[in-house]
Amino acid sequence: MAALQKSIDKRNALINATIDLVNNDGFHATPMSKIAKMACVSPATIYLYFENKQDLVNKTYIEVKSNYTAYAFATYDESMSVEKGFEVIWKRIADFKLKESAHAMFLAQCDNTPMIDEESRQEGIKHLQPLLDLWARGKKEGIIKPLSDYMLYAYSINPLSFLMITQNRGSVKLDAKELDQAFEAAWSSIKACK
Amino acid sequence: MAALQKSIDKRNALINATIDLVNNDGFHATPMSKIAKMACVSPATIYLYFENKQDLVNKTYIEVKSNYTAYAFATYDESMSVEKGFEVIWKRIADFKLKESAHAMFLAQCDNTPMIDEESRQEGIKHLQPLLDLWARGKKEGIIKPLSDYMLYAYSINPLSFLMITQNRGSVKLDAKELDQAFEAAWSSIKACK
DNA sequence: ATATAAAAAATGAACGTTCATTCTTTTTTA
DNA sequence: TAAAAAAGAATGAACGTTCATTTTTTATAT
Repeated sequence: MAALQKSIDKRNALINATIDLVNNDGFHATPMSKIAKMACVSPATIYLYFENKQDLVNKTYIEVKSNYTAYAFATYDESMSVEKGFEVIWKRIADFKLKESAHAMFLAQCDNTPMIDEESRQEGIKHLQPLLDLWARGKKEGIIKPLSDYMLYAYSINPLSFLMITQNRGSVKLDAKELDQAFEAAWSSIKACK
Repeated sequence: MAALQKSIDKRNALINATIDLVNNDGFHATPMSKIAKMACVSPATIYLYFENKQDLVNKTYIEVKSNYTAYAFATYDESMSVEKGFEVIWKRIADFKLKESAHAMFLAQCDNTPMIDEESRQEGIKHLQPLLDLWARGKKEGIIKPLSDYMLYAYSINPLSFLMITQNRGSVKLDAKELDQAFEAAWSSIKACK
């Protein structure tokens, strides 16, 4: 196996161990020694890949966030209509939260605690830009209500959190019909026309 | 001053310091010594009021949650119509999140991390029962869509998180008109009749 | 291809610090 | 003056990070 690939594998193992352990125990209750053990490396080896523990968790956040948004926008195209574009993105996000609930849960923890550096937090937000652009277009075309991005996000995307987290951090099952209902609710709460 | 009152004050100081410090630094990055200092007591004194650090944060959670729900249901009465009841509760929750954003932020952190014991988490959920009861009544009367409580919560209450937290944990301003818009969106996404 | 040496990667043990909790003593209350 | 409350110093364990050493890889020469 190429040495480069081996490095990548090791880095990935560290990232995955971090997600797993932080999800279960939280950032500060997850020792570097435990991350190392789960990734099958020595604690010292972590410091060849990351500057320190904070850097490890920042990088993990950026990586998960970037996978998340790549997934969300994979089938979206700027040439689509606003409505179609929103539907495509919304359903991909729903899909991600259902299938990659551990990753979604990790992001939720990062977004609701002081565990991530402000800089990484800001960088994470940038990844949602295509959605904000779509909304800007929708508002200009009069298709989307003239609300702030905060409110649009809160009413159409935030509710998707029920797919993987509720108050008790448990997951929930959902059939295709219910998902469609949820999408209709999301769309009708942000579309302009009554 | 009565000794009892002094005890209560000291306990409250500890609870408030915990909320403040955990909001800023996170649970595990908040040492007992710092909590003690902020509450103007000795570290050892904390152990006269709470069993240990976990107990302190569990009790703080229950206390904040219970203040939150007491506020949410204060003007609600089971004799109200479903629609009126929901409006009253929704607006009180909005009010709480705007005015007591530090408390709301603390609850969000607790609800999205493993920092609270499962037992306390379950107890916290119980406090929302009046809302679940209202929904059950609404569903029976055909006024509320026959969705799971998860989805009803996700589409009507969750979005209120935008009042105090967005992805960057910053707060956001909102005028009365926008709040009414938000309520209409919340209600229309859960009410049964089209 | 093989042997060899230099460089890079990886390791486990060790270090210094921090922290939750306890212990002993002092202060306050009844 | 006895009991309860509070204090600050002490304790021992756990942790992030570094260090000295070993192992693996890469490059070069035969």
